[in-house]
Amino acid sequence: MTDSPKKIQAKAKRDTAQASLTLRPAGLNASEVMLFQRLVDSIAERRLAPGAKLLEDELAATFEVSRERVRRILLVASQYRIVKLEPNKGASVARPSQKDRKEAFALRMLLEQQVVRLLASVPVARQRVIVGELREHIDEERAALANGDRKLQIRLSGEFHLKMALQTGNSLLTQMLQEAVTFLSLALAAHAYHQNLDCSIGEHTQLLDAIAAGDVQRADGLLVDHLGHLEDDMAYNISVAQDDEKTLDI
Amino acid sequence: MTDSPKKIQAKAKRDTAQASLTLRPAGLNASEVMLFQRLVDSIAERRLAPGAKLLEDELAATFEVSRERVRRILLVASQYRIVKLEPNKGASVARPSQKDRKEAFALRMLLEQQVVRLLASVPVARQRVIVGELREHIDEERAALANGDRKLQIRLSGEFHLKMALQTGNSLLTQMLQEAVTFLSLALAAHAYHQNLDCSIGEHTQLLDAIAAGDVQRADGLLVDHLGHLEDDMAYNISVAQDDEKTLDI
DNA sequence: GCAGCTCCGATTGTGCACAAAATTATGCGC
DNA sequence: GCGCATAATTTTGTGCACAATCGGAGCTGC
Repeated sequence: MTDSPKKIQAKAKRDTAQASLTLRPAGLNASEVMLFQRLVDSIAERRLAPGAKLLEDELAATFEVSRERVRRILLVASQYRIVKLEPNKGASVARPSQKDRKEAFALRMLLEQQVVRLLASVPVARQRVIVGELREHIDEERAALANGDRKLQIRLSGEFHLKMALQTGNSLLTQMLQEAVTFLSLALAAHAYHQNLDCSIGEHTQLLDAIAAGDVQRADGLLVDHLGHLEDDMAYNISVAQDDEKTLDI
Repeated sequence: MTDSPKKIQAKAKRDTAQASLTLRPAGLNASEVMLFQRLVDSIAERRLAPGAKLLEDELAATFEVSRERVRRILLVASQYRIVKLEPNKGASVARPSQKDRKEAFALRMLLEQQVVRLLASVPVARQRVIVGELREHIDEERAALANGDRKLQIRLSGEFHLKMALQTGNSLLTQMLQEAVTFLSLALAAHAYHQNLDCSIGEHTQLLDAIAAGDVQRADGLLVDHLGHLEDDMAYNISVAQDDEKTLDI
């Protein structure tokens, strides 16, 4: 017995929504996209440390695909600033400089402020739906906290921001934010685990309240604070580590 | 007789600055980057129309490179949304939808507002240098107008915005703007020639004046107007043409 | 006449073999 | 033991041949 068309469609929609929360480069076929995401995950979760050499044969062996496919994926990943590709020297996991980190953070802030502004000024009827869905997400976050599932908590905490962007209906904006967030996860990963996740839930809730009230100013302020906390954590953790590269300030 | 080290360094710096005004994807070697830019130019100048099929063999022949190299370039171009790459169906010049156009425009506006804000709040000493360089650029624009060199005029008019971004010293912001502008040039190209370039010079001057005066509010307003003119021209020209795709307004 | 089927040419996808380059290892003179 | 040239090995780059796939032309039967 097969699923009804309606059921299948619903599943497809769910899959799409799920998929939008991860980087999804064009020009790759389905299986290549999966491999790409595995690579990105490996980097984001620091199984592959910044600066690590990425040998084509090695990756081909572990992923069980041909070297050509690995090369394609590395090329795409280099466009997202996740891996550094040097001619005749091969690929390595990118090591974002302090300047890169700051710039990525500033970009994320800029994009998210726009997201919040857009959501706060959406017609009330539609806004109610949006806010409802986002509150459900926060419920999930709360459940993860209650269950002590820290890993899930971290993922949900990040996805909240992407879900907000999705709700604006602006796919370009969403994708840019996705890129910035992914790049930042590379720049932070090891440190991000220190962030205070409990307070994250509270801040998400407050932010939604401000949006629902149409209070752009307050929402903006809350967002700046919320992301600011992240940046502070980062700055602290970075200063503990050694400085990798000299930053070329213009 | 060879050049002095200082001279060489100066040249290198000039080249870099020049290069930053065009899309410069990572992960490609020097010759591939040149081919990539030729492709982008061909598309931006509408020698290759939106929707045009890009046969690998054909491109390989005209560019006099192997098919493999063409494939790499097409893959990279697809990341920048310039070409559409469909599995087993090959590449074609992207045909941005109305929604794509709007989103790209909104993104460009957001990024440039940030640029202007940053420039307006830079320390005066440094700001004087920046404004000076940008005024020189406007002089070039004026010269092109006087000479009746419309093509140069168009190029300079666009480059003014990228030079502003460069002066912020934020390379990520600059690159994002570069991407947005390139994508928009694909979305507009044929129509952009209609834009009023004389008034462009005046608007650039006013914008600089406001920045030099540190008047963020005024600079922002001028920018919105300036880019708004572009969008209006676009919207008008688009409405004359037939609608290509259905736009999925959420 | 046309719906559907099959076959054929054109085009893209993929693995492989070899070339080029870089990195590491080796040996030699001092 | 050290610096340096050189050989050996590893790793990346590239072209090519063939496989898979697509689109359309032409045929067949109703």
